Amino acid sequence: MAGREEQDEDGPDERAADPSQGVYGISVVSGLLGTGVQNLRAYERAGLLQPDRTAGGTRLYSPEDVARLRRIQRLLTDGLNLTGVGRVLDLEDDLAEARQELEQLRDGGPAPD
DNA sequence: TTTCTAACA
DNA sequence: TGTTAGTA
Repeated sequence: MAGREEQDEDGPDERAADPSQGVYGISVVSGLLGTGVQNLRAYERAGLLQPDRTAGGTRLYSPEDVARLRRIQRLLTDGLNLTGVGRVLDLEDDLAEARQELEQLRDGGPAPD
């Protein structure tokens, strides 16, 4: 029955419910993206993302990191190089932040007369 | 698991 | 330049 939300915790459990918390190992992410672990490290070296690390130093990729990695591959296949990908990701991140600020201004911004 | 090096398209 | 492969 589906009465219990979490009966068995197989693999990455979402009990944390934190999309920014690293839960996937590099091998798991490499399988999800269909690429080698070496590429994932290359992306990190390029500064495209910084996955969390355990006390032992093992990389832990969060769902957000996986989504970002998918965008990275998308941009790479689009013809961009790692530098261009990092540029786009940085701009997109900045754009998301700007949109958040804009939303705040619209919601509870300075009441116009 | 990590890092590095080498080679290929 | 990016990816793959092998190695310690």
